[in-house]
Amino acid sequence: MSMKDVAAAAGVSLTTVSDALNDRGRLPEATRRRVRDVAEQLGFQPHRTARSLAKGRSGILMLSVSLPESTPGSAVDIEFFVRLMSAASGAALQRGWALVLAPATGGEWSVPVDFDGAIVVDPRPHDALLRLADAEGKPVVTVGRDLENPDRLHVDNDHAAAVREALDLMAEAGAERPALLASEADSSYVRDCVDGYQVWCTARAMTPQVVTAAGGLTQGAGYEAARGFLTESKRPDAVFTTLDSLALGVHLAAQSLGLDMPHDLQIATLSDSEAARQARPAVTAVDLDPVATGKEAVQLLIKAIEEAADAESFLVPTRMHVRGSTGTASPEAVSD
Amino acid sequence: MSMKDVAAAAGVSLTTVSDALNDRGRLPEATRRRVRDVAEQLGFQPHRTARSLAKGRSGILMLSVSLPESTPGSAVDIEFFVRLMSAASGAALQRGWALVLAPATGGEWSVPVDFDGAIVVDPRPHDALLRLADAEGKPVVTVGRDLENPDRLHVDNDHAAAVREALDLMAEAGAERPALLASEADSSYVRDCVDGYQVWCTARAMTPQVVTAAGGLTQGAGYEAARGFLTESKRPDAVFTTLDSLALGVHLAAQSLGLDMPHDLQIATLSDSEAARQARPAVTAVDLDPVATGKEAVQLLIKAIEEAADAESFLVPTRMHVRGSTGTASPEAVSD
DNA sequence: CTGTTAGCGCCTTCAC
DNA sequence: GTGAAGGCGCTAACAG
Repeated sequence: MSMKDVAAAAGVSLTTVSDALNDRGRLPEATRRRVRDVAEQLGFQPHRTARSLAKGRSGILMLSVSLPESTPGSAVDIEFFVRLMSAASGAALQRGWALVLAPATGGEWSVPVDFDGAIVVDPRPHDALLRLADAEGKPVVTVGRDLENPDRLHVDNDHAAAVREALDLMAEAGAERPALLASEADSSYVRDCVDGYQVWCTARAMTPQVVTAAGGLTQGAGYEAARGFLTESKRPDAVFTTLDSLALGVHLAAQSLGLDMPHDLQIATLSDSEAARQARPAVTAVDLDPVATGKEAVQLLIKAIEEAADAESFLVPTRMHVRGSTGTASPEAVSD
Repeated sequence: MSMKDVAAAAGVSLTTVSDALNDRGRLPEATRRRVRDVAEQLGFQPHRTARSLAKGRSGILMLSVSLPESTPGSAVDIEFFVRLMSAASGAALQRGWALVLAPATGGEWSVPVDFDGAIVVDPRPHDALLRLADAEGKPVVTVGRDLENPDRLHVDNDHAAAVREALDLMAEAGAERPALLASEADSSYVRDCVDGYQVWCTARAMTPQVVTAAGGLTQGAGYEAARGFLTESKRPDAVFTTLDSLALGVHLAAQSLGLDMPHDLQIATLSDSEAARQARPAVTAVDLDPVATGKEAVQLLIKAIEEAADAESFLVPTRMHVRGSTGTASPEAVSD
């Protein structure tokens, strides 16, 4: 069942079939209809690979999540990435593109398919896909800015603003010594959080306390770090963390130290998650909208591939979910 | 940078390049080496699409997760599926294949790439990918059995045995009226659980109580169902659920009714998850090993595509994690 | 408006 | 052992 068969069955040439099926050329509507009917009747399906060869476009998008090397586990342990990936995959399919996940690990690997462009989440210099795409001159969209090349097309959130909003919230509820707990990832979002935090502290004439959690993006890392700063003489009475798993570690540490949340310690974090909702008290979190982010990244990448003029970086709006871990919270239902 | 360039640079013919690069023909080792060196030096990368066209094989595997229509949300809400998918994607890549996720929703969609085979998780008759692959005569491996065609190649667990093991555990801890809470999904694993449960009840001369949770694979569905059977006069003193989210719903219902776990109610469930570990008390769960399952499914599918003689269905071993929600549990650390 | 003709890059006979 | 030629199914110039 190839185009040739359709052409024969319809009594026209290959070109006519191709044009009729692809809405090209200026065929009389009758011919177009007839060819299409024949094609449908024959159950004709275009051979994508052949089409790709001829057009020089594979229709495949690659996506990689570039985690810091120090963190154990993989991207699927982080809800934000899972939702982003799933949304990106769906958005791609919907637009007629296929999305393939790049391998998590670095190391030497080769992509087994031709691809037309790449989405690199939380880019780091060593990211294999990023380098590969650059080497082959293929379009790249990053989620979070590429610190080595800030002008690169990207989708991002305004993390600094989100941090300030959370700090305002906790300060209104009485926080006087809010700390920032950051992961050791050197990503644009972490920098933005630190920047936002420091700007806020300066404006309020407060002494900033930035702690970096060693040991990766895990609850354990947050726990260990929190056990440290929560036992200091002048311990923080509020913490903002750059990742929900860190917040849950702090949560656990606070409980183990007998601290009451939100009274003794308020917690707010970046990246809302089911775990943040399920904790007791539930953790106030900034929803980064990974679904919108994934969709935007795909849309942007496709634009870049098609060399659309209006392909430009995009800021996805965030939304704060206020919960029991911060002072002014009204209790939220489990189903929130 | 095509093979032709390599041929010219190496001063040999196209065939020689092709044979040298693909370990074919009987070239003198020296020639083979030289050609490869030249190719490498030139940074030659074979054009996958062209290769696919010529060989009639795309190198692409599709994977779909076929959820019951009644459930809200998507497959990424279920940890088992996420881990399976991620493992499958990695395993495919490692073997030189690419894996593309099929759209979650039914509806009319078309795959934008040629694919060589499909993995269908938890197959249902209406699964679009399953039908498509069948229609095109492409190999399919299911995760869980296809109830309409039980001989189809699959990867599965011995759920019935896992259920019996859990029931034994709870019975030893004193359970006298264990119930089974099943999702309304008509999948082979649900049937296996019910069968295992009924066999067990018969052997112990106990009256089976099978409850089906309406409303999909959610915590809410488990909660609602549990509020029902936990307020009956002769309420169950133990529950096995076919999915962790249902167990968490039961957990919540038990708490809201003031029941003490595991004393008043024991809970065990299929499919271990982070949420099951984090609950207090933590929920005893059967680890279905989605990572091994995903890898096996890929391996099996590739075998089927390559028409290997030893492609046969596979049972992935399970492992029970005993936690505080069942009587004989020894307290487990958070990091478990 | 429609048909003919080259490719797209690689693989695979088949002669040399 | 090596080279020439045809074909995979479709697209895109270019004639007609």
